[in-house]
Amino acid sequence: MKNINIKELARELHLSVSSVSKALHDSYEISEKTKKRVQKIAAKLNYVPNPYASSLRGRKSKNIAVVIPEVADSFFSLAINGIESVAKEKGYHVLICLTHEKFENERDILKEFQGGRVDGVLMSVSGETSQSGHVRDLISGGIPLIFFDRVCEEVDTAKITTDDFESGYKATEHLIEQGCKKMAFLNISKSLSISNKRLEGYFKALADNKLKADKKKIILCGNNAKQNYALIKNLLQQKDRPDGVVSSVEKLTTPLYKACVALKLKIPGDVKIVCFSNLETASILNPSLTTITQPAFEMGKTAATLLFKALSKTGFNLKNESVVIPSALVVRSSTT
Amino acid sequence: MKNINIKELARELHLSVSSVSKALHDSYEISEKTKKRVQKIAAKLNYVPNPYASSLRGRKSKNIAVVIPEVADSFFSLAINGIESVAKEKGYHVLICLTHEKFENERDILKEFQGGRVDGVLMSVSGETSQSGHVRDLISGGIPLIFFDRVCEEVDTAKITTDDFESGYKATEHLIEQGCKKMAFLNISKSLSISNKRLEGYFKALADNKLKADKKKIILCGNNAKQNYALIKNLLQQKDRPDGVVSSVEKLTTPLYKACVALKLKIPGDVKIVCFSNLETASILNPSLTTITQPAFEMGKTAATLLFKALSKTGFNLKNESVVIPSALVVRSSTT
DNA sequence: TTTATTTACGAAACCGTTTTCGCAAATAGA
DNA sequence: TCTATTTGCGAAAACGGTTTCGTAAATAAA
Repeated sequence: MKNINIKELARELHLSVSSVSKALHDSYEISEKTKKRVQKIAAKLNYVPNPYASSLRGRKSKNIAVVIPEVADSFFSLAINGIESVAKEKGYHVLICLTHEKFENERDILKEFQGGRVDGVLMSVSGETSQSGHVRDLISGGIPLIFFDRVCEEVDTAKITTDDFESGYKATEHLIEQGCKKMAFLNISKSLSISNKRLEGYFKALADNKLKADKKKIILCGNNAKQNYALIKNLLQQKDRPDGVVSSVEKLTTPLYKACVALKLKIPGDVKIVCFSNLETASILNPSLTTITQPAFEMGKTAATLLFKALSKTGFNLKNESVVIPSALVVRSSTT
Repeated sequence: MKNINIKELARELHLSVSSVSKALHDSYEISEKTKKRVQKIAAKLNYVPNPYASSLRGRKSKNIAVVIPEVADSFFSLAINGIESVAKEKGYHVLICLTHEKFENERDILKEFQGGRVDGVLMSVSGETSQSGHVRDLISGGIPLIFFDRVCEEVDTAKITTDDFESGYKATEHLIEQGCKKMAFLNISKSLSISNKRLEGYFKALADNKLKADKKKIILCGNNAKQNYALIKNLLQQKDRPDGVVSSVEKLTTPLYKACVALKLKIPGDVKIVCFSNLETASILNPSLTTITQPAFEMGKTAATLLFKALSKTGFNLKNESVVIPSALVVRSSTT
């Protein structure tokens, strides 16, 4: 099954290269009879056009990029599914680029895109990202970029987010309703908009319920699993131990539960827990986990749909197209 | 930040296009002084080469593909991390293509690759795949393909697998050691090599322990979550109810646990459970889950490393390079 | 019948690189 | 000083498509 190119195909058909190309693109300039003949032989000889030649000439790649911190995370893998479902329908390919939460990686990836590798970008910024020059450079170079979930506030483009402030509020309020007085908040970034908004929601819920915030109960975790575990364990060993924990990210669920087990703290008896999480296993954890569940698939789908709108309509202004899709508080046994 | 091409860059430098290209590739034909000058101005003007032009001219894409059924699965997302870690080091991009367990998608994806989109492929076949013509066509077209985890036995190329037969055996033997007599096996494909091997291991363990196999306890699940749940529930309602279950795939864990809860069956009292799974949350499930944990990251890394070997050494024969990396039985509360 | 238009196709330019080859100028060797 | 070699660079071809434009033949209009 050798690979054939359009020139060889044309020779086989006793046609010019241009006619073959036009026939394969169903051009009106080619007779129906010839089209049929071309399609038949092309299929028979297993002709597959070289995408790089097409991209080069057409100045578009039929690729979009998804730039995310991690793929081993329920939210992102579900979002990818949402994005892919749209891309497939449009005949586009999805290039998944991982930053591993490093700003440097993110910058390098976007920089590469300036060469034209992709026609558009969907991105959730890394935990380290606090500037946005790299994003603006890309956009001003003519490549549309849409944020989903983790955004750069200051970049003027469409942002598909969920109601982080409200969710942080709801999660905290729920703990308060369940009798908690001293709640901790697990964070992963000082700069991330979602972190800050969730934290603001947490503070607001405290204030609205006349509870004092305690700096020592705001824990900044990172990318090192061991360190995170130690930080959480430390938190739970404070003499003024928290009676409730809001985890603002999924990946802290396991260390949090493990720390409780290690310290023989009962959930929800000693500590009540609510996590921002899309884990399918939330309902079968020990105990089942109360979550803020984000509309991951839908956010991906919405972001992708918008991006394709921007790609098809020249002059489409992404600046006024932000969407907020609400998350849901799913109450389970870790808080009741 | 407009995008500049090499021609404009050359004009800016008062050099020819070819000299600029050579300078940027550190060619010996260009003086050190000129190289420095070119690099400086290239950086200043934000020149990023067009990858499609390079790929076209160089007849290689610097892309590899990962073809997998799903991304929302711990095994695959960890394997992607392994693959990506190698690819990044080699300066390659990873195109992730999802088959959603459909043979048709898989065929279409591989077909496209014949156009030269990628230089090599790492693949885990779909649950529907029972033929391999599409794979052979690609390989005979000169694109190296390596299987990982889910392989086509009959295709003569490298296969990075884990010890599925032994793992199936170990899982079943473990249940027997824990006192089970009537164990069920949850399957997802009739054709998948991993499924068959795991099932064979299960049968062998039964036979070695003089236990009779029961066809009604081999359940074939599919892609529909609702149906899977119904099938499992049904299994657990048989009058000759199983006292142990081996799930050959991760995604059946949640429905299995839920079915037990719904039917008020105690794990491990009434039913002992062991799952093939890489779930991080296995240890905090209710009860914690005994797993066969696969070396997902390592398998991805090994597969990718081998692929790059094949890409760099022409004539490198992948046929004799298969690797088997053992999985581990991790005993937890669902069986003890 | 003559002219205008449509139909069906081919030649060639073009997309942005890389690479081969050729050739002056500079340097080295005799 | 004269020839041989090296150095540093430019022109042009090539990669494999798509698209513009030109044109002969067929058909339609007058």
